[in-house]
Amino acid sequence: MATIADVASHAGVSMSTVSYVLSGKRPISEETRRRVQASIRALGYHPHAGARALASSRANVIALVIPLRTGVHVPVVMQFVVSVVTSARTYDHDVLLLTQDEGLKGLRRVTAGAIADGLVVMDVELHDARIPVLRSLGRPSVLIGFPADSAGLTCIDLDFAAAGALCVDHLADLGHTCIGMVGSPQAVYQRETGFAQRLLAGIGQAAARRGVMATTHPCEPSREAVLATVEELLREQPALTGIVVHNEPAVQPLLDALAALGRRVPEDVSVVAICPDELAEHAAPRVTSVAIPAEELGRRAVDLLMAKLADHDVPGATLLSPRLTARASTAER
Amino acid sequence: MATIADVASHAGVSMSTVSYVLSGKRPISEETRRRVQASIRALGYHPHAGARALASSRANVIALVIPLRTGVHVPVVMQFVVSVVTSARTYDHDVLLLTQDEGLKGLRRVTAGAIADGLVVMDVELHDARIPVLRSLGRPSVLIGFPADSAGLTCIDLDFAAAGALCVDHLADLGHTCIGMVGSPQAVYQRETGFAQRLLAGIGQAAARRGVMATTHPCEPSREAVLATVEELLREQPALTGIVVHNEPAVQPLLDALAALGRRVPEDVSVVAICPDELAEHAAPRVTSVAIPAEELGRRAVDLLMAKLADHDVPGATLLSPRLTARASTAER
DNA sequence: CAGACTAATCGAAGCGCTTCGACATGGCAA
DNA sequence: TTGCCATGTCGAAGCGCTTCGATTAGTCTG
Repeated sequence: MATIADVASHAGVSMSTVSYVLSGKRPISEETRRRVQASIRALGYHPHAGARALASSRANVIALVIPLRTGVHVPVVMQFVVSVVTSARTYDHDVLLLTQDEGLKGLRRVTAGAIADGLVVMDVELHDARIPVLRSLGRPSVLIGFPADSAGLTCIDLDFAAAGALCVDHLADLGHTCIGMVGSPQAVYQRETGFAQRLLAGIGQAAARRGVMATTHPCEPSREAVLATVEELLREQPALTGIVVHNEPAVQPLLDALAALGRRVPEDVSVVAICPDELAEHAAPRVTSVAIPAEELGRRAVDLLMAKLADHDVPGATLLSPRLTARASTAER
Repeated sequence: MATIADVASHAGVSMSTVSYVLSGKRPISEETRRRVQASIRALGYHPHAGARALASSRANVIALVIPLRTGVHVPVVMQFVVSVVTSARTYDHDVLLLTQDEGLKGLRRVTAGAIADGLVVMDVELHDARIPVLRSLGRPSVLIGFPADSAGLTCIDLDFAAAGALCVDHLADLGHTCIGMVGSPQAVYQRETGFAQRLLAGIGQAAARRGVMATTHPCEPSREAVLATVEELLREQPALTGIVVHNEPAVQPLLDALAALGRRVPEDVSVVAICPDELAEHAAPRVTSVAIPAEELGRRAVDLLMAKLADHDVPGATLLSPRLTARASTAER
């Protein structure tokens, strides 16, 4: 393996000159720069990450903490991961993966050991045990999701309250006055996941504002559970003509259940989902949806983290505006 | 941040003694060990990963290359990822994520820069451009999947030929003599993915051996495509009573399509899937399946890599035996 | 009881890089 | 001419750790 000393002597300059060519932190004449770069290529030189980290106290690595829990839709997590990795590479950083079950230990290890320069944490709960640790870590972090108290933290998420309102408004605009909500599994609400609760709040407020009747049920993702939930919704609200669903694996089962109960979509019942566009596109019929912008969330989270690493000021809270795409599952009443 | 020197002076020993307590590479008296460990705890000491990597030429990091392509089922990838991360942690290693679109550059960077000690590469194709690079990298790697020429490499995968045979044997044992196969999307075969082809070969050979008629169709994962494929299978082989499906997102659509065509499962048609157990359990009806042992593959891949890093000899090829779980979708003819 | 080990510990070199201060040169203002 | 500043480069210190050889004390062996 070639070292920076090899490159330096090959190019006939000092080690520090090579270093400055690489980092751009001091002016280097055009001619020297070219000679050094030629030597780098000739020797196939790659800086030793450990040595660099030791000397500069920057590892050029960020850690990403991914969730592994019921009710978290795997493809969405994967979209986040890919988006974070891709964005980090544009900043010349790599991504270390931490699973949630390593817990606080993982955060401390990666941070105290200078393995990673900063953290992106997914699936934050309202009263997340990691929050105090993150505050005390002395390393920048960005949360995807909002805890109850986000003071001093940098958080980003889809504006789920607005997303809920958007769904209700869409249905209300189409003349629906009695709607139901098929929610996430009970466990999601029980662990006080902020986004699920904010979605409910957004739906509730918009319903009140628009004079729409709205009832809510959590729902497991199995076909039987979905069928049971739909039957219960219809029993409670026989006049129901609209459904909002926030439960990715339940979307198709929900459509199937309605068909099985003899309700046509969208003629008898309109359905709006909060889910990735891809899922909405592949459902039958194609479902009107508010997208989960996983790619953008991941990218912007990395942007925020990099800004913090560069010692720039960043907003404490970033909420992305929801976007509704009308498809074949909603129609006028 | 406390350093090893701080720990040493706190415990009243030399730095090297602390180092040997940590690594266990030289005998340390029980009493000294305890004193050192107490100091480590008292100071909250974590070794600096960069310094350690520099001094020992071991980063304690492995890189995992994940695929991002059509026809690769995302939840399975995620299972791999989690399994690799979890297993790596049991060896005190972290996992760096590389996406496939970073390509050969990523492999070189991570390797030459000593960012990672070894590689786990997923979704290997028969004529994978990464193979020669991996051979020349000078770092150990483990492939999940087999290229055409695996000489000098360490590969692990489910024995897909045996899996295909197992499906056919199961159906043949139940008296089925005419079966169809709903395959992966065309793109998977076009890029010469070894496992998909070996599955077909296994099915073909077992069918010949058992005197079963078998026809095969690639299939896109959309509901319409699945329906069209099933109709075509039934048109070509009106006597068809068994279907093997190797296409995770097509499993439920396939069952739905059969129902729509008035074929009861399993009374009229038996269905065997090659898919994760979880998916098979959640289908309606629950589907007899050969599991993709993602968790085990990931774990064993890490075991192999760690053995190579420790300079142990490892087998060049590891094939996991398939396991079929009979559920509600198969019955005697 | 000499000689040969083993166990336990220390000291110091060095891994490959970044960065700070110093130095040399050349232009430009005063 | 003198003094300054900007530009471009070098030398060396040191980041925090591992590891090798050396040292001391105690234990066997014949």
